[in-house]
Amino acid sequence: MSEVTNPKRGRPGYDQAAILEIAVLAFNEHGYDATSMSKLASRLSLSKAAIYHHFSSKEELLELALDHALGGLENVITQPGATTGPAIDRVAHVLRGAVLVLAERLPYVTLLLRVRGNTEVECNALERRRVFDRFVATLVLAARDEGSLRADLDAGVVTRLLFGMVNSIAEWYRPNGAADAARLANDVLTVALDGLRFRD
Amino acid sequence: MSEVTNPKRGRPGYDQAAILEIAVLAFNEHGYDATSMSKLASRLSLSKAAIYHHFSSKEELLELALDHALGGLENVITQPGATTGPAIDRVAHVLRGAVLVLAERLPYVTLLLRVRGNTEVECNALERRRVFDRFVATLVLAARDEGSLRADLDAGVVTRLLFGMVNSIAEWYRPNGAADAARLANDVLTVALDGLRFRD
DNA sequence: GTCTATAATTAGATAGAC
DNA sequence: GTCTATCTAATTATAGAC
Repeated sequence: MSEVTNPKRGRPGYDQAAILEIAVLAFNEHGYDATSMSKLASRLSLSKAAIYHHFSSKEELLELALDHALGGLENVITQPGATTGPAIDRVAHVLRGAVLVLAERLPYVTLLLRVRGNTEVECNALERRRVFDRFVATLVLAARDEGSLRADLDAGVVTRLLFGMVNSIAEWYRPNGAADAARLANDVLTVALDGLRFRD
Repeated sequence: MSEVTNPKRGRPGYDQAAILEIAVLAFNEHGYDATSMSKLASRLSLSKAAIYHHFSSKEELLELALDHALGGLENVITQPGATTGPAIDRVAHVLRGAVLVLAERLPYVTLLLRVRGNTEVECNALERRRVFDRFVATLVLAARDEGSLRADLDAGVVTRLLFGMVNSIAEWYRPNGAADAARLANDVLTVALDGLRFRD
């Protein structure tokens, strides 16, 4: 991926993606605002000026990182599984897809989930997240109307609790292969749809 | 509560709690690091120096806020409902209590949930959170052993998903009376224990 | 592609008057 | 309890050499 782990015949420098990867890890560890360009440069064993050769500003690092996370999520809701078939299956597809994207692009999605809307870049990212959220809210309503989901709870609350459960995975999940993420996605669907109570 | 909303015969100033309340709101809106003492002073219509009369440092504001959130949560797990009776009831008690504390001390708990462990103050808060988390994890295991909760899922994953659902409430809930919070707590327990699937 | 040096601004915090 | 003025250190970002 990066020229550091896969160097092209001794060329020493970082490319954009390699710097971004390390920057995102640092942002998640200490917070975006608490991670100064100096600290980032130390972590890369580079000077600050070298980073500015690859990115025009600190905020551009954030923008590209958020775009990578959002691209993954938006991809989930444009797949056929999210737009065709019974609503309950579409809900399951999107929940599963969100967990898998979260696991695959963990640091990027983690960063996205912590954005508060301080700047224009952050506001744009939040708006793209809201489009995703609204899509899922609509699916939940449809699954309720078709009789697949219980109707005695507020659909908005239900949707938010579902997202809360999925998004919170970013706080503790550490990747361990694709099979691991697939099992986690199944567990989420089991808890969400069937609950934790023992049934014989 | 504060001398601003309930002034003592025209004394104009803020007291510690009144400043803290507004500071916590600002920290949640823009992030702790992104909220400078200058911005905070503007928001209070005070000078920076006036804030330093009430608090010795920016971090002391954070420390007192986190302590208020943690005190509420720790209170939940020392109540009789959390330590006596069937494990499934104790799990329900703690989940319900966590939701109610979150609703009642919303800005303080919101701030707590965003702490990453950058400083000693943050690390201490995280450690107190972990004590709470471990208590709940133990309860979930006990409820499983007594046959109340399903045993086909990893108990650690289940506990984290439960917390994820509860904690995510801070991202969207806006208080509307105690009855509102009690209903929300019931909804959380319904989803967590019985799931969303329609059952006739 | 990376460096050193530095500009311009802002941060947290303090001194001392009222 | 609050103010103005100020300190020092750290911040983002740029200039120009190699």
